[in-house]
Order: sequence, then C-alpha cells, then structure tokens
Amino acid sequence: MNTQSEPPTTAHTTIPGCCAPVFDVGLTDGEAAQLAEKLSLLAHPIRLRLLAILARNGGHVCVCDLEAALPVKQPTVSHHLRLLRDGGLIEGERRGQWIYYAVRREELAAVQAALAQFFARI
Amino acid sequence: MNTQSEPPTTAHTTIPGCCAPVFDVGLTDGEAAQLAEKLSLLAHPIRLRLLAILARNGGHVCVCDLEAALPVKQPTVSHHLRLLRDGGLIEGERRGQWIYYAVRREELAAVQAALAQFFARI
DNA sequence: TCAATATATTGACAATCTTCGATATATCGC
DNA sequence: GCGATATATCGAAGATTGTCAATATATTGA
Repeated sequence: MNTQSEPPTTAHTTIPGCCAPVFDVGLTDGEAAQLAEKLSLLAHPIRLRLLAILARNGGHVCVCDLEAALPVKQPTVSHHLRLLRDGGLIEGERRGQWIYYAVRREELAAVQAALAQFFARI
Repeated sequence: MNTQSEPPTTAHTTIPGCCAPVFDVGLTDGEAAQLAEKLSLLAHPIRLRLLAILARNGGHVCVCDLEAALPVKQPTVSHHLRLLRDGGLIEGERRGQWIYYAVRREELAAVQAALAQFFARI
C-alpha cells in the first residue's frame, strides 16, 4: 500500500495519498478456484497423454495398453486414471478381465469452454 | 499386459495372446511435458486472478494494488508474479517507487494456441 | 476350487508447491 | 544521508503431489 503521493500512472481512483484500487478484478474467487482445479487435472504430462490416447482410441484401450505406452508403472497409471475419472473426464467399463477407458466428450468440452471463457474475458 | 486370449473389443493388432497395442498415441513425450508446464503455470487461483486483473488493467497495477485485491500476503504475491514473469506471461516495469505489471499478450496467445491445438488433436 | 491375469488400493517416501515472517534492496522526499 | 515506503528474496514449515513395491480384489479358464 502506498501511503505517499499518487503513483505516476495508475488506474486508481484514490483518496489522495492512499492506495485504494478500484479496478476490474475480472474473476471471482470461486471462478478462479474452479478453473484452477480443472487446469490442475490437465497439468500433468501423463494425464495429458492418457487423454490423448483415450480420445483417439476411446473404448478400445485397456489399462495394460496404457501402461505399455507410458513410462510409468501400473499403479501410477491407475492413480492418474482415477484422478481423471474422479474429475469426470474419463469413464471406465469392465469387459471381462479388462477395463476399457474412454474420454467423456461433454466434460472435456466443458473444460475447453471454461478455458475459452477465461481467455475471452481477459 | 494380457498374456491370455484376445480382449473382447480392442484396437490391438496383436500377436495372439500378447498385448502389443498399435494405437495412435497422439502426443509425444515432449509435447505433453511442454503443455503440462504451461498449464501448471495457469493452474493456481491466485495466478489466474493476477492474470485477469493485469489483463484488464495492464500497465496500471502496482504490486500493492494486487496485494490489496488478493487474499495473500505481499511475499506470496511477489512469488506468483515471479513465476508468471519467469514463464513469460507478464512483465514488470519500475516507475519510481512502484513496479507496474502487465500481461504479455503474445505469450498468452501462445498458451491459448497450444491448448487449442491439444483440444483439436484429441 | 485353483492358478493366472488385470486392475485397484495401500502405505511409504521423495519431490515439489504454497505460504509467510524476516530481511534485503531500491526508490522517494526531505 | 535518513526515514519511509515498495518490492524482492530468503528460509522454514506445512501441504500436496507423484511414484512405486507390496498387496488386495476381481475375473477368467480349467
């Protein structure tokens, strides 16, 4: 907080000598938290690659395939799959011994839309 | 890896009894890492709000204003500003006692483009 | 039922991230 | 130079995340 003279160039509309910013904040606390959560889910190379693989081969990829395609061990693949599933971005269906995962297009589109809105608003 | 019979429905083109997936991986290791890094930078509510504020009031917001607008202390604001600056998304200019930050539009656009490409390719 | 296989979960550990008090540095007005 | 203010950096503490070995659970085929 500046308590001296007015800063040289500023958007402030202040009581002289006090920094009381009245600018457009643009994003509420809650909106920022929600978007950050969605972004956090995407912000990992393994999860991005899982999504990419599943998006292109949805419903036909079992965990063993994913494990074979990625540089991490099976429990780690399961861990990331669970995060994506808990986040609503993918779903799994057991077919016999295997569980086949696929992306949930609507949810992915929702994330994309939220991001687009953010970039549109800034 | 399944070493039994063929999974019921699959994109595999396998040696029977062995899981040798030949599906489109869609995203290289490096691409995923790069995108994840960009997303990690965005994936924090304070940083999203910093970007939003700066985007709408660029060049006219000093750190004291940001501190006043956000629920964290000054060293924390400085910390996130540094991450954003190191990531190329914002830049700061000292004017007298104050340092005014603004978003770097080209870099923001690049992130947006990388994201768009990701969503387009999956 | 049993052995084999696929996937999930648990628990531990390391690494990274977040926050903030304390302090350093820079700038201003006097 | 000095006191006041703005911002950055340091260092510590706690929280979160990522990874994996070990183990549990579920399914299959025999």
